[in-house]
Amino acid sequence: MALSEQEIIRREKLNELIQMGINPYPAELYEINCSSTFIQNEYEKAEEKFGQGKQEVSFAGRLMSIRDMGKAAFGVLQDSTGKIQIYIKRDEVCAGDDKTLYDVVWKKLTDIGDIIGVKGYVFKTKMGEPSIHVSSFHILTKSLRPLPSVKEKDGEVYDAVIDPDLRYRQRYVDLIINPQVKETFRKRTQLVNTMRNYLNEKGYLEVETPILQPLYGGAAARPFKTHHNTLDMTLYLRIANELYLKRLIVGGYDGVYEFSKDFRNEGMSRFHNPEFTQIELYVAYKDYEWMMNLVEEMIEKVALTLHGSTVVRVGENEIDFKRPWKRFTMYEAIEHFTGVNIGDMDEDTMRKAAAAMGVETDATMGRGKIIDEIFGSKCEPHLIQPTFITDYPVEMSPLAKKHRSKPGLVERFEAICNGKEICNAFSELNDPIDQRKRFEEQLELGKRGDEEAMQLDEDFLRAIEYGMPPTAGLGIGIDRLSMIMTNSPSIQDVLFFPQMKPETIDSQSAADSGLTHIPSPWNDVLARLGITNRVQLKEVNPNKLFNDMGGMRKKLKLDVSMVSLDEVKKWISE
RNA sequence: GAUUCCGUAGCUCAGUCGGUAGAGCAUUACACUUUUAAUGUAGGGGUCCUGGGUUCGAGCCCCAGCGGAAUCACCA
Repeated sequence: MALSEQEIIRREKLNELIQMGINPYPAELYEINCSSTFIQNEYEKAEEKFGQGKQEVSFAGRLMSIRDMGKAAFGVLQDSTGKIQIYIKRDEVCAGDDKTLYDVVWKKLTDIGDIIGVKGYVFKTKMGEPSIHVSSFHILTKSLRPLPSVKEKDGEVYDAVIDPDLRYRQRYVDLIINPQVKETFRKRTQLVNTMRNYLNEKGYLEVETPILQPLYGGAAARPFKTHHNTLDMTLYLRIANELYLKRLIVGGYDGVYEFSKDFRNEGMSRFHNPEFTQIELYVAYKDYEWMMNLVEEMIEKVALTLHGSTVVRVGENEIDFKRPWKRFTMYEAIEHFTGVNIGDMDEDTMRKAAAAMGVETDATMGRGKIIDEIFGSKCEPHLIQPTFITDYPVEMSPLAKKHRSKPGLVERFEAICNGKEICNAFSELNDPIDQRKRFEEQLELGKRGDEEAMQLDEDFLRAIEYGMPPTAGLGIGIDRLSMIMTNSPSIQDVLFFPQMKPETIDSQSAADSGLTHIPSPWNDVLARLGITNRVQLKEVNPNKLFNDMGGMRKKLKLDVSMVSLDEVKKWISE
């Protein structure tokens, strides 16, 4: 692979360090007794402890910028908590006559991006900037690639890298140069921890259930398919873990939950990643009314933990998670936003009503799916403040219990926030006869061409035939909730490594291209001429290649003698 | 999957009518012992995403492909 000028220079510096007897990648631990934020935010205490004549501060981080003043220099080191300025003076780092350490190692061989350790004392400059006065420094890791140069003054950032392709594919670079990204992911973890603590305090058990499943179920979605060699059978990556957690309720646990990675083989968008995280919770002897209160309390707690307030700014909107949230039944919501009461309509009438509203339907859709379409396009986008939508039609909820008083409906709710569903919950269906019937209706939808219809899970039916107590169940999309809680416009902003198309490899290495017989540096020269594999080499005119190589040799100022035309012909014929 | 826009130096971006490729930062050299987007001077650095086509001549025009973004569709 052809290196850029700056990469070549850094490799040369690396070799120079080694020749000077300095290990650019030392093995020993480096003691750290202070963080950058401690010095920044609690300067008085830091000076008390690490000031001149006190205990020596020992700090390490990535060098982010250098301001060279001749016989002294300022730099900025970044650790996991933030940034701190360092001040290096030649006569202090090199007390004797030998100034090599400063003049060569620091000034010539240390680059932005290198990770260095410094010892010294804490002080403030004339400008009042908290800093570390360096008495000695060590290179801990030499960086071979130049970082994108980002400058910053008074909180304003210049030349920031905003190319999403680079940010998502090389998240490590994104994290180094865009500090707010670290904060987003801290918040995400805080969100998960808040929920975990909340549920643990209630005495519920965190469990793990299979990701590889012989039958996929618990949601309406297309799965990823894989194969187990020894069993010689098809397995699916889970689309939900609902049916397994309910088996555990049958087994006698009162409350179980799992933060689960689920996989759905569907389109990608700023709200959809093929793998995503959900928490699912099941609590015995409870119903969906009880679960609504739990959701309100838990999410309000998350907002308070992350923001110290129930109000969260998301894009243009201010969203208030303060309890209690607004509640609508599904039919009420549709009537509220469209003026049409569809509650008593049969499938055909409803199909026409949908068409009148401009909602498209097709023959594979049953009544439930049509209602879902209407709600999804006419109501959901308008619900900004957290709102519970309750009492869904039975057709679109094959795992929910029939409503205690309203025929044709189930005891189900979703919480909608910022125009998107953030949770889904119901009083779980525990009537095994009814459950079998619902599965059979799903099979019918499947035959009509609904690719997301559920499969009949005979073992799950067997489990609830033994008897599952009345149970309330809940699923919350962690990624979607994280987007809201961190004000991130895209799901890719709350996933460290979002799914991307494979990166195109711009120049193949000689090893896998069949050009291993061509010596360095000519293999690089050929790559620059656009020849990266044997097929391309065979097609080229040997005389033209010979001339081009000569031109490139001149251009790159290669210090090697030109190979003969016969030699080039030999490469091509080999 | 559809439409629109984008792809130029390590990074952020200009590039006029089709006529030898530009800036800032980064980098290299020199100067500078409390600076902070440090500063001053001088230099180097390019597969203009890829492949075709039109043309005497293409970063620019045309076609195809690849990659990205936005909107829509799909997706509880």
